[in-house]
Amino acid sequence: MVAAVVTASRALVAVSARSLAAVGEALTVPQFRMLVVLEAGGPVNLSRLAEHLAVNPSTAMRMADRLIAAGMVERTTDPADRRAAKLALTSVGQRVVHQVTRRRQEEITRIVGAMPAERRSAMVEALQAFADAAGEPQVDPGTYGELLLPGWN
Amino acid sequence: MVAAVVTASRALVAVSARSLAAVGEALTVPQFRMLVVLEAGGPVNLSRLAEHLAVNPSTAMRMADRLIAAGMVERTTDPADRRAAKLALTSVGQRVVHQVTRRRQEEITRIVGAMPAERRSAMVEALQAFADAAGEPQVDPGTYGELLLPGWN
DNA sequence: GTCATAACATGCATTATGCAAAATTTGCCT
DNA sequence: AGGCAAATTTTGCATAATGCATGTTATGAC
Repeated sequence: MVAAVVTASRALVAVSARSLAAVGEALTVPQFRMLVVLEAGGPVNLSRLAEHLAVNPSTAMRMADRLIAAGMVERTTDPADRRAAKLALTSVGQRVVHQVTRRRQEEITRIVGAMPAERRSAMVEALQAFADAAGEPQVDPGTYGELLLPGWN
Repeated sequence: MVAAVVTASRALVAVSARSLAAVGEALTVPQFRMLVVLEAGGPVNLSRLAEHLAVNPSTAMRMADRLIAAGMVERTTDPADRRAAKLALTSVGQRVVHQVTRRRQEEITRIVGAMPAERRSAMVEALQAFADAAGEPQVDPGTYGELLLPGWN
């Protein structure tokens, strides 16, 4: 049982890593996580972004700096509160997220297509039961697609 | 389908992270991976260890240095080939691996116990079908228990 | 108007990671 | 025996992620 879950997990992680490497941009997994959160949540300030990523604000700060230097994120000062910075994706960042997401969906679809069809619905139900038993909140497949623990990315 | 697999993956990753944090020693995930490989494979030289971990030899080198400093790994020179270093777990390292592994097994067992019993065998079969379709080799639950991709740890 | 608080920014430290180059040892070939 | 290529480890240099502690600036309350 444990081995089955661990093996399946490894397969999925490998898919994510490949879909990230397939994009021309040199992106690390934490950087992609930040882009995904920004795409899902729109412009946010640094503190909330750090909370979503479950990292220290200073970590999010410098990750954002690098993504800004790479042209994928932009920072503007919130006029209503000039302490706060608004972080948002640029069009380049949006394109990158869409490319990686599409690539991953394609690969997972290919893998699922190689599975016996009668196993597919059983897998979904079994995995949902497992996640429920673990108390894990469900994710939205199109937006949050990464494992969201720092130190694991 | 994708969401189900991703969510289940996250749950398992969270289990691993908690079981690692529960041990008194301050261990990172890559460090634990190295300990696990050493426990499974016995004394190995640096190059083979780096291959197993899929990291650069220099990375494995310095990780080993830290684990040696922490008293969990020991390095001896291979008498048959004095270029090569033999890396092995100390008794402390073995104890740590066993503690973390046992803790994780306990937590997964608890989660599985909270699942409806009729779902369990279906989950194993479905996950194995998924991993087979992805071409992922099966893992041994008692030894290799981590996701084995660098950059993900 | 001053002061506590919030939010960001920066300094410092550690770990993980890879590439490139150096140093040592082995093994082979002449 | 001598030399040279290859293997193996080690070190130098660089970057990314991470956290804690500290400073800096802006807000809001009194």
